[in-house]
Amino acid sequence: MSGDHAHNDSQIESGSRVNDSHKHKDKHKDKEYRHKDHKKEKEREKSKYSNSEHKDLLEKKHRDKEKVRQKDGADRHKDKEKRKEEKMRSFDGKPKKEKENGFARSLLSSLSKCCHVVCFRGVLRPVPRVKSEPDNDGFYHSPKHERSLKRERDDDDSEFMPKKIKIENDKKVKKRKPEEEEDIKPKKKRKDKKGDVADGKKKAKKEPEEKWKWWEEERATDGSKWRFLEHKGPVFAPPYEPLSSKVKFYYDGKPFKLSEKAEEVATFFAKMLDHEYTTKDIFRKNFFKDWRKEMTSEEKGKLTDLNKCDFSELNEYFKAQSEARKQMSKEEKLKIKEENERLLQEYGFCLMDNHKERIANFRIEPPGLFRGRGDHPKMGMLKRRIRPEDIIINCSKDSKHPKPPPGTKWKEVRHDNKVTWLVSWTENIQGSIKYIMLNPSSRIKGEKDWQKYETARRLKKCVGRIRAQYREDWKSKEMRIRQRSVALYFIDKLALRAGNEKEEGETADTVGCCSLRVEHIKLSPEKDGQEFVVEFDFLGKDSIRYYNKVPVEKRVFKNLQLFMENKQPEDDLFDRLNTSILNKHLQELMDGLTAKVFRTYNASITLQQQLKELTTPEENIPAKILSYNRANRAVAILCNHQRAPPKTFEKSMQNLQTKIDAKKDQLFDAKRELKSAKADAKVRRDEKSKKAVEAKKKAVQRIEEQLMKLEVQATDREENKQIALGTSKLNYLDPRISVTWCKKWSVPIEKIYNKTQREKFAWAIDMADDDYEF
DNA sequence: CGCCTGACTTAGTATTTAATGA
DNA sequence: TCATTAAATACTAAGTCAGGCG
Repeated sequence: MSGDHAHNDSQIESGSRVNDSHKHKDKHKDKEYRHKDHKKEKEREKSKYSNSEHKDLLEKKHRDKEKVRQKDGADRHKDKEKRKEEKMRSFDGKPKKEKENGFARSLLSSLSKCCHVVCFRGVLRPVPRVKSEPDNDGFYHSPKHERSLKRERDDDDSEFMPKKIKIENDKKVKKRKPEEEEDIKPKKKRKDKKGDVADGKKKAKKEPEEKWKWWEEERATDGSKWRFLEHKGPVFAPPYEPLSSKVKFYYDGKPFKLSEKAEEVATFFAKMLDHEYTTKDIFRKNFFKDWRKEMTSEEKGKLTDLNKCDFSELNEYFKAQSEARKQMSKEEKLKIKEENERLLQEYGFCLMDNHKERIANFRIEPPGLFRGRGDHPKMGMLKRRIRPEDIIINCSKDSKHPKPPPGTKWKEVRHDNKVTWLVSWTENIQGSIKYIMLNPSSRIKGEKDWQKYETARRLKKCVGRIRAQYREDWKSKEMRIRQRSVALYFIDKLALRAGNEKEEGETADTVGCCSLRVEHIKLSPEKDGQEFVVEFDFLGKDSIRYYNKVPVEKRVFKNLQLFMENKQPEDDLFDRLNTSILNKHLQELMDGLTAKVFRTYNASITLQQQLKELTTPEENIPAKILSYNRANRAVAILCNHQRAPPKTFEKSMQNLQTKIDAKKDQLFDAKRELKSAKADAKVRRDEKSKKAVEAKKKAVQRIEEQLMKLEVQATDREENKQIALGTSKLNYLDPRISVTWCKKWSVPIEKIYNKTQREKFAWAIDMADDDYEF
């Protein structure tokens, strides 16, 4: 409980997503500075290729990708140059950061009520850090030689795994190791394939069957992800259904009949009318531009001003429709449900290596208007409808290939077992590829997940050494090394993301560690009674604000001053560093180490420590769960996982309070009754009255328990107002820690993980004992 | 070697479903 | 039994990172 817990307060207190900073950055203004600038040159070169329309792009088929990219790229660069020019002229460009959705508000109060949450950092990082972690990993194994082709093998965690697990693990190691066995395996697999297929059929009929424990089987070592893959392809978005002519769109006050294509796009906008998106300039501009591309030339001529477009009737129509859907009779609802179920059964599963596996997203994303997060330059653009001709299918050669809808064909069918996706297509907003992949409960995802935690556990063994080294590097005479070491310190201490550079004008302006700019930190030699305080304030992933005041070591502070010398606010803080340099360095420190492993490691180790610290043996189960949630919360705060407070938050708190009050009254009454029963028993001294007393006692107890439960719930909810636990639970916390905790304290696992989560973490639930240690 | 891109993980929010209570 | 509210799930954007290519 020392030191910097106050900063966590502030971090949360002010967290918010900033949407409309009209900030203007031109980070590459003064060239000389850095070596990140050749980009520029390239861009300029490329922009020569620039050309006009990019409508036809969408239509084009082959070698399309190249082309799209190039054209887009060209446009992009033009834009960029233009902006730059603008910038030169008007020099205001100061960042305007504002809290938009009033994220935090009363957080401080609620959080400070609970010191556990805010104090975790002291616990997490005792000052003499170097010593605080085990450090028994040979640093100097030559990466070149020792690194096997297959990395991430948990060679020797056996010493970390007591008894039973150790056995399991040995098995695991043995199984996974031998490459020679590779020849044998396929045969073996192939053999039981038939049997298994039959099995699969059975399974489909009568659900039960014991679950497949893939974690007890060996993994492929040749980089292949599967041997057999069969699926039914994607489910396409339903075709557009034109509006009835009764529902009218108006232009300039007069009804206007839109062509089908234009109407469809109009409905996208109409459906969002209540959303504040539609009031934003960029959104409107992008929408209108793309909408016009869908119009007939006649429409184009007439509809020239979005402000004269009246979508309100369409909007009301859709609202009424969704209302009607809610009011549907039970039978109708059931019918829809059954239809969905049928679709799920048909398309929601695939057959991968003899096992029926659930697909995560078997539906193709329907067309609509792009909703970027934060201040996204492309918000409002039309996300076009995906057709079979856009789709690449991936499956086994010898499988039954999915059929394209009648009269259409796939763009391509390939058989690449080095990847895990079943279907892919190129999306038109960023030109990136989208995939259909398997559910987190699948073997292919589970293995990877498990592996991720094993890598983090390997980091645990050598983190001491790595920390010692980066501290040493703060003194390096080489700038790049100093920058690298300070960045790594932030990544480790603050769980920052790596921070890849992003293309300006393509996405919202967000940063991570390596891409921090001078304007994102403020140095104070002394602040609030602490020395060498760094104040972070930037937008991270999803434009979630990261705000934190952290005291750092003097050397770090001095280095930061050095890095900031002679720089403009919009210049990179770490001008000699990027994620690829950093990760290459990390790779040398430990096989499989990358920046994000630190997040996983610090998250999991924090959970483990917090659980140890917060759990009180004699507490009842609800209180234990509160402790768990608090430990989880500590991690969420560390990782800056925020959420918008639920719209009905205040009300639901009130409701809960009402319940609590009612329960208190009830308790009061029950106690009074108990008293009188006791008095009664004293007088009467018969069995019956004694029993009555007992009964009353029980009632009081029960009510007390209920009250307690409610109060705990209230605390939990209040503390959780704008903190999202889900992300860390799902992605950062080694599930075995939670499972072990549950076993140790006899908390039913269902209290911690819901059904989906239990499916995802089946491997952990099965293999973790009550003495697992991360 | 830097850049680009493909593949995959991580992320918050919108929508749907289930649970609760009037 | 219906309406609310909470929890679960669906959705898809936005990151990370490695490998290939010019």
